[in-house]
Amino acid sequence: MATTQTRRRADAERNIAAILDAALAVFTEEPQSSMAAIARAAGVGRVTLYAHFASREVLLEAVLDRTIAEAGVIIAEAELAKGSAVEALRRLLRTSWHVLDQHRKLFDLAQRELGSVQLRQRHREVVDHVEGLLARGQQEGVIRADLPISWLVTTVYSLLHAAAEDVNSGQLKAEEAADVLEATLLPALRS
Amino acid sequence: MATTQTRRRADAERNIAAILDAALAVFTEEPQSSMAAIARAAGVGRVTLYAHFASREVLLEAVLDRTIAEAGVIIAEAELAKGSAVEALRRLLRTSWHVLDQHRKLFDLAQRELGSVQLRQRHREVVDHVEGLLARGQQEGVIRADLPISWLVTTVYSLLHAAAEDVNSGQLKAEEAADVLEATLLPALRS
DNA sequence: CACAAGTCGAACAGTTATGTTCAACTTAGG
DNA sequence: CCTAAGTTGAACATAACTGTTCGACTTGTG
Repeated sequence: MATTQTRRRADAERNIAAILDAALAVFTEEPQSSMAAIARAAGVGRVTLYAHFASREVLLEAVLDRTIAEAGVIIAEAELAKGSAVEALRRLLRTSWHVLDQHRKLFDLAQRELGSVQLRQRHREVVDHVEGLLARGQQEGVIRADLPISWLVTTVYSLLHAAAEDVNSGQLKAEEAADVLEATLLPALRS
Repeated sequence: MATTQTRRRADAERNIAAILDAALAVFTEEPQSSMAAIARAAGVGRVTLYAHFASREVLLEAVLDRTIAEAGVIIAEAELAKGSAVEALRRLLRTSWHVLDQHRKLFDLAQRELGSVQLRQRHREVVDHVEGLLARGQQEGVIRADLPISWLVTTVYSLLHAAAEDVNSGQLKAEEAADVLEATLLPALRS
């Protein structure tokens, strides 16, 4: 299953990885960057870039999928199903707030260039985990049930992003972020 | 002070207004729209657009200034200095959550095209009002003082935006938004 | 009504991006 | 070491957008 028809040289494999790394970094800090800029950042010729990714759209999709998969691993590490819902939520905030921000910048771009429908389908799985956790909390009676669950998810998501942005702009220290998030979100979500 | 050197015809005045209206709408829903698209939306020739606004940048600045001024009026209407801080906050949420979101979309664009420094200077005044309100609440003892005030401002700002976006995507009904915001923000901000 | 102010489309120049093709070069790997 | 896989820059064809200029036309205003 690993190698399909034509064997890929180790060479090419390395370049593909370099391109994806560069594309993530470049897209994140300057969304409207050109393919030329990405190739340059990857230390690769523009033609090589097109050899592996037929178009800007294909490249963006690849970066998106890879990044979402990484986020999935981090969320899995938080083991949201274990312990009380509040404890699991605390673990989620501690481990994932920084990664989710990088997602969000990429998502802004993907939403513009791929459309919001295609985007939702791709990262739905990740958001579903958070929604599942909150639903469990509601059943345990520790998370408020007077508001739509989709709104609670939005609250968590948007404050995670906001914290990361405040860190970026220097208004909030990175070490404080998790504490601040916990102090803000728990009173907002508890019943 | 009103008319400087050359008198402007009523004709031109009308078109300028139409252009600003169209530019706001078009920029908001499709940030990278072309000058041609804006002219079309304004029902005006492309040349006329350039006659009034020498460049894309000048137009964007004009739209930004006009929109921020409108936001200033709405915030002034909420009379944040009157009543208790919590009451004033409630008024703010009721009256301004939708308008503030349009700002944010425009700000995203302005941040990309004008740079974040120039943007901050222009809308600082508006954000300062909210910060002032929260500071008053802290002095009255009704708003928590264990978190940096800049973070509290961020919390209000980002949840206002999130609510507007959930309404846009159909996940939240517009009539419910103010109630939901109040129910989420007050527990998060109170001491 | 007469003239200046304003509008308009067409056409132009300059820039920047996307993809593609080609022919030469380098490298991995059996 | 030999060859297929991969890389590369240069060059090319489109396309889109930004501003500008021009000459003709329309409309406000005194």
